[in-house]
Amino acid sequence: MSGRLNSDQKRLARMLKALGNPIRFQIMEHLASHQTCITNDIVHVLPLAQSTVSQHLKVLREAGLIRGEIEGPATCYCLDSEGIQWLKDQIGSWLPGCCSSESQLIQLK
Amino acid sequence: MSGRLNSDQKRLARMLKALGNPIRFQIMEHLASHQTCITNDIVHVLPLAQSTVSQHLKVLREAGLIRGEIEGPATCYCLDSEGIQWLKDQIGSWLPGCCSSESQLIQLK
DNA sequence: CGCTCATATCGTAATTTTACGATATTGGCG
DNA sequence: CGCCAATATCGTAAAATTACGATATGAGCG
Repeated sequence: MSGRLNSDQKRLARMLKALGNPIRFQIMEHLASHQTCITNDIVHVLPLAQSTVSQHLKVLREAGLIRGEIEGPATCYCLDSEGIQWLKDQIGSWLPGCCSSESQLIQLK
Repeated sequence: MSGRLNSDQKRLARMLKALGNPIRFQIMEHLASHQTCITNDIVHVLPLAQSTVSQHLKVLREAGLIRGEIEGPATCYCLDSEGIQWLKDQIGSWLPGCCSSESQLIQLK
C-alpha cells in the first residue's frame, strides 16, 4: 500500500514544490553565487515587485531552504545549508531501486 | 549576473515542479515500489478520476521522469531511470558553494 | 465489423498560485 | 518624538493548476 506520504516525504515534496518555481529557483542561484546574504538586492535583480519577492522568500524560508535574519533595519537572507543538505541526501538516496548505483560511484572521482 | 536560467536549470526546475505535487510524488513512489510497470493500477490506488491520473502521468512523462510504452491494449509506465539519474546528479552537484562536501563522502560508506 | 477495455484528450469548474499596490511594522537617525 | 529606509502582510485580480465528466482513439476479440 503506498497510501499517503510520510512526514519526510511531505517535507521533501514541499521543498521540491518551492524549488519548482523558476523565480524561486533563480533566487536560490543568486543567493548561492553571492556568498553573502542579500535581501533588497534580490528585488532589484528580479523584474518583480518588492511584495512579490518577499512572498517568494517566505515560501523558500518555510520550506527550509533559506534562512532570514533581521539585521538592523533590513533582513539578511542566506541559504539554509542544513536544509539543502537534507534535500540532497534525500534525493541521493531516493528511489534506490530505480537507478543503478553507478552514478554514486561516478560522483566520487 | 544571475539573469535567466539556462536550459539545464529550466529542465531541472520543471522536474522539481512535477515532483512538487504530492499526487505525482506518490505516483513515483508507487512506480518505484512496484518494479514492474503499472498503469490502470495507479488509478485504483489513488482517489482520483482516471482522466486526472492520466494528466499527472503526462506531466511526469513530459518532465522526463517516467516513460510510457503502449503494450497491446494498455499503456505501461515505468520510471525513466536515465532522467532520474540526471536529476540526482544535478542535485548532487547543485549549489556546490553552499554545503560542505562531507555529505558526498558519507554517501560512499 | 461491432463491442469492450484501457487511455488520452477536451471542455470546463473549483482551487491554488502568482503578482501587484496599498498599508502595516520595525530599526535607526536627527 | 517624527521621519525614512527596508520589509512584511493584506486584499484582490489575473493566471495557472487540478479535478471531473464526457468524448475520442486504438487494440484486441467474438
